[in-house]
Amino acid sequence: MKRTHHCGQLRLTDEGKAVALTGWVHVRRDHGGIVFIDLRDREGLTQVVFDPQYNPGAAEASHALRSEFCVFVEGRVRHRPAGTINTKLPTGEVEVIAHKLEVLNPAETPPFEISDDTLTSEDLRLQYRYLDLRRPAMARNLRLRHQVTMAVRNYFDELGFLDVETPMLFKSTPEGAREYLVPSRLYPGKFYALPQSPQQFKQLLMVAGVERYYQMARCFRDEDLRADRQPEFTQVDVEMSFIDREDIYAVMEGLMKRMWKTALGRDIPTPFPRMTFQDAMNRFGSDKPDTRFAMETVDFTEDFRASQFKVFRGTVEAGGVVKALNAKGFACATQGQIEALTEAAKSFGAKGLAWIKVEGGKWNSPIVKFFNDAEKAALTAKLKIEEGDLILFAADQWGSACEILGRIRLLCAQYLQQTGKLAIPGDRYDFLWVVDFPLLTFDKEQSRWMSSHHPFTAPVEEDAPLLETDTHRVRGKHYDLVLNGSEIGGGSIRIHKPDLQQKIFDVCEIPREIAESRFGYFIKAFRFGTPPHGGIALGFDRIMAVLVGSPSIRDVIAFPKTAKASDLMTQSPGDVTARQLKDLHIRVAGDEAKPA
RNA sequence: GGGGGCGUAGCUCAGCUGGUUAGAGCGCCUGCCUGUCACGCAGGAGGCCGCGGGUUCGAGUCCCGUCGCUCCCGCCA
Repeated sequence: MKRTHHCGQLRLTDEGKAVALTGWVHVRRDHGGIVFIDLRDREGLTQVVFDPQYNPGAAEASHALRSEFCVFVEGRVRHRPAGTINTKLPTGEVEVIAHKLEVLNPAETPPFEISDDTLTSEDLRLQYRYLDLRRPAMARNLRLRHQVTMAVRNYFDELGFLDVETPMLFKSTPEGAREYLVPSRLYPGKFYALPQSPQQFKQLLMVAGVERYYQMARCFRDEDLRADRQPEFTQVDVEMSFIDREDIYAVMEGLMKRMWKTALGRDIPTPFPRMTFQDAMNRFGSDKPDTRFAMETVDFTEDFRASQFKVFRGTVEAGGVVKALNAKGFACATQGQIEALTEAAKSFGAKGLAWIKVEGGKWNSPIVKFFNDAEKAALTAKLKIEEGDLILFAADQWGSACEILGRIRLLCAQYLQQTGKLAIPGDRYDFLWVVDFPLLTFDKEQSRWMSSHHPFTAPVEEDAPLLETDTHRVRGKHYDLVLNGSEIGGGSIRIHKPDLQQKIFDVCEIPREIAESRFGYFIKAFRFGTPPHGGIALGFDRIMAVLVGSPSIRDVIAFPKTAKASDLMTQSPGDVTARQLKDLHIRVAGDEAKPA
């Protein structure tokens, strides 16, 4: 048995050829005498005809075919009779008239249709993932992911990067995300951790003189999941020596260009725009702004400093800010939508949500009676208020006010899209570098400074002297790559001198002995001629989800897990035997008597 | 850890303020059918209404709990 062609391959120019095809029965159209089969493999569909006049044996056997039977067919390519050409299929001008049929394996009736048209529930798809992946859309996603992976590898290879594999069995670094732990058999009570990223190894590769490293790196985080977060995921991990931020931007912009060209045939413009963290928060209320639409947030702190409206005045007196945005054309918001926005604002930490509907030439609002003419004039001017607009406010400390209004902005955009008042083209890609993040943020719970990104991020040179005096003003050489309002990558120029590193630990009040036990080997390495270096990691699954136009990264991962981190197909996580636990020196709490 | 949505035939879903024998489309099975491609026609099978408890004369429907899927908040250095 040897197939000669794929099912998406045959054309009119192949007419007369003897061919052999393998594949799955996509649909069967049995006319009693003549039988048509759409034969499917990963490359496409071909119509196979079983005609009793041409070959009675094969025709007889074909009546037994059912959906998803795996079959082998031999026959001859012929052009379809006039009037029976199917213009919807690339192979629609031809058909294969069969003289031999072999059923390689019959199939039970599948639990759901193998089709892109009917959407089956997620749990059933995951339980029978091998069938789900037969659906043309999913097969296409797998293939596109492969093609983009190849583009990434070729790109980095051309630029002289080395693909270096780093260990999966690593050491626990409890500073960051919760880790998956792996118990050690040889060292009772000790554990490895699966890497949440190869961060330290890639920096050590720079110490090792690799100079340019990349890896399609598997990473693991034991945190709660989202549509764009899986417990294990893939990063395009990059690190370079003797560079500064501009080099990273250029290399990554070239990479994105290559990925988009490969996947979509699109030429995306570079360089990408850049925005400071301050600007992003002030204008969009987010450190990953969606710049595909405007609706920017505007500061009104000074305008309401002496306002009659106590909520605003009080916030300003307490050192907070008043911000507002104009949801253009959303005065039509229903009571329910206003309530939903208010609830959302509250869930993000607001005490309430003030609003003004501009309808019939009037400002319809529970709070407008507190506003004087100057305040109204300021609002009108700065927000360009017109008939039909909806104005929304947030008053809080700067960070909170920005974030609350930023979320409200996104929700309004969603509503406006539903009502057709805002249109975002599906093929629009707004890339953006967000830069100048604060190096450290003050953690109220622990009452100490913590790294915004990670503790190896270098400060901007001119800010470094302020580390001890004006800590909050120190900017880090950190950068995030944002696409359409979602973070698809982030990285930084690293600290490469032990004394500066120690200073950061000191400012963060990390005791020397803890720093030593956790990062000692790492800091030590920096005493042996460490080159200046920096890097970035891209969320490859997220990028692929954007490229295939899917809202969830599950659609670009062959075997993903559920929102509760289980695998419905293999039923994992699962039990282990008492013997396994014993070998690993593990006893499960409250479960000692449980038989294996 | 918290909040929202969903769970009814193999699949997708309908089932009103509780009220006879729980429906539809697709799929499946049987028969007929030689140019279909959403093939057609006729007939048929198929239900622990997620699970457990409660309220009630009576529960798919109301209440409590629980499990699963999903979206979001927290979390993700």
